[in-house]
Amino acid sequence: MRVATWNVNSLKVRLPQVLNWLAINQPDVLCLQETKVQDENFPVAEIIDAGYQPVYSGQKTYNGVAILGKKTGSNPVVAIPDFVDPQKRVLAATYGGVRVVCIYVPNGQSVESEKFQYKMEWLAALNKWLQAELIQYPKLVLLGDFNIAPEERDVHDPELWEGKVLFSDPEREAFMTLLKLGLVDSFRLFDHPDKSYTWWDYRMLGFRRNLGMRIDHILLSNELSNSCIGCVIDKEPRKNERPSDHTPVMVNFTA
DNA sequence: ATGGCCTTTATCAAAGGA
Repeated sequence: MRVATWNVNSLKVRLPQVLNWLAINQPDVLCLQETKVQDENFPVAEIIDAGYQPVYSGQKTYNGVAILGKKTGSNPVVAIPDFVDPQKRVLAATYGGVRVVCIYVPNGQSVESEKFQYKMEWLAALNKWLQAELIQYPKLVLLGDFNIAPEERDVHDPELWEGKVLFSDPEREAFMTLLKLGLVDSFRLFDHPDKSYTWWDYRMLGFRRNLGMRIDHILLSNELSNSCIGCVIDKEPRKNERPSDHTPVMVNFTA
């Protein structure tokens, strides 16, 4: 089973690139973040024509998540239970016994901002929810835009980013706390080139100079990680005209 | 040198992203 994630930074703009990527890579499931499209405007027909069944939870201008599956997902959930949040950042559904949890973690803006407080509270609520979700679904994949670079090797310039949002100690600890639930960072199950990233700033020729960060992740429950046979970052879409600033990550497991 | 770029909207300026 191949499961992928991609922060598309506007599905309206990126739809042709998404359809092209689906045709080439044929994932069983693709999770999208920052769709920025209200549900009534979701491109359902185009996705179905491409051979995928969508579930989506969107809002205007900001945020928005979707899951595209070759088969129909069951038991969809569109929010963290018991966590009041007008922002559409979570979507979960089950595909062939595998619970897929698509997340768009708040950016946080800066460690001093109220948005950072919201980010940390959001991550705590996610953690609490996943404890229960993992009991119910031993085969679980948690993936999306985490807006956290977990280790120094995930940042092009760790000294520059030390203590900054995306790489601050509280955020990295929150990421570690997710792993302690019994989740594994699938990308690190395999060898990869140094300086492998999933996001590059549009400014400063960030992509060309590889000034990036690895902030999009696919975490697997132990039961799935045991059968994981690959995890790759696909940099190709970042070379497109009008690219998203993020690029897809895809995992492959036999369970 | 704290800008740079991209997307969106109550647009032609500002907010948010990361």
